[in-house]
Amino acid sequence: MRSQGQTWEATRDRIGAEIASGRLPPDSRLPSEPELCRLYDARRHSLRRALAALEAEGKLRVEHGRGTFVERAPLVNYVIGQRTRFRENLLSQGLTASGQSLSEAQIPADARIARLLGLPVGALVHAISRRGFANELPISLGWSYHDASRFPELAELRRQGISVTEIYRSHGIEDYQRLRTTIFTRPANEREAPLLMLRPGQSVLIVQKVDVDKAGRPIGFSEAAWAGDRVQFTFETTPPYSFATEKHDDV
Amino acid sequence: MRSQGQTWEATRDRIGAEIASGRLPPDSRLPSEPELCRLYDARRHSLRRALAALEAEGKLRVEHGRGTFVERAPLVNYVIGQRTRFRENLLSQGLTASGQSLSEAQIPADARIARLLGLPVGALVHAISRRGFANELPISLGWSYHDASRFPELAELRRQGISVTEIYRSHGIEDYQRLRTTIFTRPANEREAPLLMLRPGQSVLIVQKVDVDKAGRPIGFSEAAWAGDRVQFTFETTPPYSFATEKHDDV
DNA sequence: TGCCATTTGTCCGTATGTATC
DNA sequence: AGATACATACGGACAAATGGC
Repeated sequence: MRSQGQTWEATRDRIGAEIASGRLPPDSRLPSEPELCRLYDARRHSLRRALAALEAEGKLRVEHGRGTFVERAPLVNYVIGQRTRFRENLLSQGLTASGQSLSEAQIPADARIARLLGLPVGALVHAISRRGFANELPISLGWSYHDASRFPELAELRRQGISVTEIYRSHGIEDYQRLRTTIFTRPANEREAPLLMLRPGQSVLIVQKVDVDKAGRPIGFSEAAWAGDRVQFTFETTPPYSFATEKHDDV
Repeated sequence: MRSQGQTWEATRDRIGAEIASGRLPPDSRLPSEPELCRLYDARRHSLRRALAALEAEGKLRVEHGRGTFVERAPLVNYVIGQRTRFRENLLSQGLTASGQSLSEAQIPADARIARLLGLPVGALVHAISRRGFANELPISLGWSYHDASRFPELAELRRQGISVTEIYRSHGIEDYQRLRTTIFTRPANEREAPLLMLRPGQSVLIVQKVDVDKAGRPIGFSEAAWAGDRVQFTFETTPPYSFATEKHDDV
C-alpha cells in the first residue's frame, strides 16, 4: 500500500459527503486550506487536489483571495416541445427569467449558417447573441441567426423586448415549429465560463435548433450553451402527463 | 509578472495546438513526461497540470505505466424520434452496433421506479443493465425497468438477443412511443468511467425515457449514461429533412 | 517465473505571487 | 499597509503499472 497518509481521493470523498449530507449547506464557506488540512489530516497539495476535483464536479466554487464555497445548484428543467419559449418555461417553475443582449450584427452567412437557413453563402443574416438568466443566475449563452432580408428590423424589435414568436407573427408566420433539436456536451471554453459563472472545464450543454414554418422552410437557427450543472432538458413527444424524472439520481 | 518560467496554461495551449493542428494525430503517443519537460521547458509539476487539463477536455488519455495518447473522438449522432432503436441508429451511420448484458434481476420497485411505471411500490420489476458499443468502443451504460408481471420472461428473451420492440409486440403492443425524454449532464462516477473508457470527471449525458402504449400507460422506463464526448442526440419533431447540424463547431 | 528499466501516480516540503478584505 | 487566503511553481522521493528480457 502507501507509505504516507491517505489518498487525495479519500479526502475528496469525505468532503463530498459533508456537502451531500447538507452539513455544509449551499453558499457556506469552507474553512481555509490550512484549517482543512488539519481537519482532514491532509497535506496542502493533496487537499488542493481534492478541492479541485470537487470543483470540477460542480460541488464547490473556489474564489481567489476570498475562500471556498459550497455551490448552490438550482435546477432548471427546460421543457422542449414543438413550440417552446424561454420565459414560459422558467415562469412555470417559479423562477424569474430575464435576458441580456450581448451583441447584434448583420453578417454574411458562412457555409454552415447558409445551409441551415437554406440561403446562399454570403447572404446577410442577423446574428444576435444573448445571455439568459434564471433567478439572476446566468444559465445560457445563445446565438441566433435569421435571414436579414426576410426580417429586416428583427434586431431592433428584439432590443425592444419583443419576442421571436411575436416577430414571426408580424411577418404572417402564425405557426412554426422546431424541425429538430441537437444536443451534446463539451467543456466550457474560456469565453463561456465566466459569462455562465462556470469554472473552465465544467461542462456546458450545447443545444442547436432550427425553426421551420408550416411549409417546412427554415426561418431561424439558434444555438446556445447552457450551464451543464444547472439545467436539464425534457423533450415531450406526446401531450404532457404528470410523470417526472429526476436529475442527479444515480443511474 | 511571474518570477519563474511560463504558466502551465501556456504549456497546455501549446500542446493543445499540436493536437488541433494534427501534428499529433489521434492515438499517437506523446513523448514521455521528462521528454515533454525538455520540449516545452516546463517542470514536471506544471507539465502534469497541463496534461491533466487536456485530459479533462477529452483531448488526451493518460495510461499509467504506458504513456500519454491523443484521444480519438468518434462521434455518434443518436437520432431520437417517437420510436427509436439502438441498432438502426448506429447502422445508418455506418457504425457497427453491439451490446452486452451486465446484470439482470427481478427487484421490488422503489418509489421512483414505481411512480414512473405506474405500479405500487414494491411490485416486482425486471431491472436489466446493458452496455452498448459502437465500433467496439463503449458508448452507453443503461438500465431498464419493466413490470415483471406484465412481461414475465423479458429477461430471458433479452438474453437471447430479442429486441424490446419485438417483446412488446409479442405482448400485443403493436404501437408504442416515448412519452418524454429527459437529458442532462454530470461527471462520470467511478463505476461508470472505466466501463465507458472515460476518465473520472469527464462528462456523461444521462438520458431517461418512458415508453408508453397507445393508451398512454407506461410500459417501460430506462435510463442510460452516454460517453459525453462521443455522442450527440438529435430530437426529431417533424418528418426528417436533410439538414444537419455539426458537433464541435465553436458557438 | 522473476528482474529491471521505463513511465505515470502520489505525496511531501517549500517559496513566492496575487487577490481580497 | 498588513493580514489572510488562494494560485503557481520548484525540487525531491517513492509507489504502482507496464513491458521487455
